[in-house]
Amino acid sequence: MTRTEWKRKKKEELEAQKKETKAKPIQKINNSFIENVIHDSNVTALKTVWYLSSILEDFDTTKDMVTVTIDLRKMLNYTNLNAQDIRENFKNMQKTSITFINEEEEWEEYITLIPRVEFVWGKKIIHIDIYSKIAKLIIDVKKRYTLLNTSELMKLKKKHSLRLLPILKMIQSNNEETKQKKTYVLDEFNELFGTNYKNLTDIERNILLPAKKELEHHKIQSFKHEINFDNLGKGRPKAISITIEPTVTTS
DNA sequence: GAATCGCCAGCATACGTACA
DNA sequence: TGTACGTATGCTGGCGATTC
Repeated sequence: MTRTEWKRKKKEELEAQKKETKAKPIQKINNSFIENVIHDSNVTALKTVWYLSSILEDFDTTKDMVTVTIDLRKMLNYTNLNAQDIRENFKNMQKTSITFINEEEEWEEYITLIPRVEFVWGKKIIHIDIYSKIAKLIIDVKKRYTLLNTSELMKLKKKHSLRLLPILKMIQSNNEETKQKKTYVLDEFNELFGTNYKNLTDIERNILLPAKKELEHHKIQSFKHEINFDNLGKGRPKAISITIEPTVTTS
């Protein structure tokens, strides 16, 4: 293959890649931090992000990058996690990058979630460098659920409870009484919780009921839910959605 | 090792349709 | 009109994987 042929081939590959990229739901990647970076993560990852959101409030937005010092003892106390899990999680976040894409100006950039992590031996301190862009996204995680007390989250052990609580708070924050309940179809539930259940009964059995039990046990939040059926009176009714309505904790 | 999670296969249920 | 069968869907037990 000649140099010219090679260049032409590369150009074609680049064009094909560009087309393929445009067909994908790019907006989803850069618009919703929590849905993507921690979508399939475990309880440790979720709690780490929530903790970061609580200490990043006053960072200097004029700088491209900020250094955050974490008091490990405070973090351990706040999150109920252990040091080894926190260490592993920061190492994983250090390997993770997210993509920012501007389709109008036709550019994209890849930013590492945490470019540098420094564990200071003996002092129980962790220094992390973090780009302002990323820091803003993490803070946005908290801003999206303004009524949420993040310390409540730390009591929870089930990841589905951790994801459901912010959703309940978000529904509850609607001023209009009629909007204080929300209906989700199967696909939306699977999207929210990162699962692939085939029917809504599984969602109820494996997600809603266990999460409800845990949230009520800690007296954090309660909710009512109702399965909505279609085709009543014509064949076996099909469960099409579940309506969730947050309520005041009673237990 | 126990608990939890995610999923699947087989069974149960509810209704429609064909046929005697 | 009653019965058998077909279809669509939910329910349940259980198993393997993962997490604690």
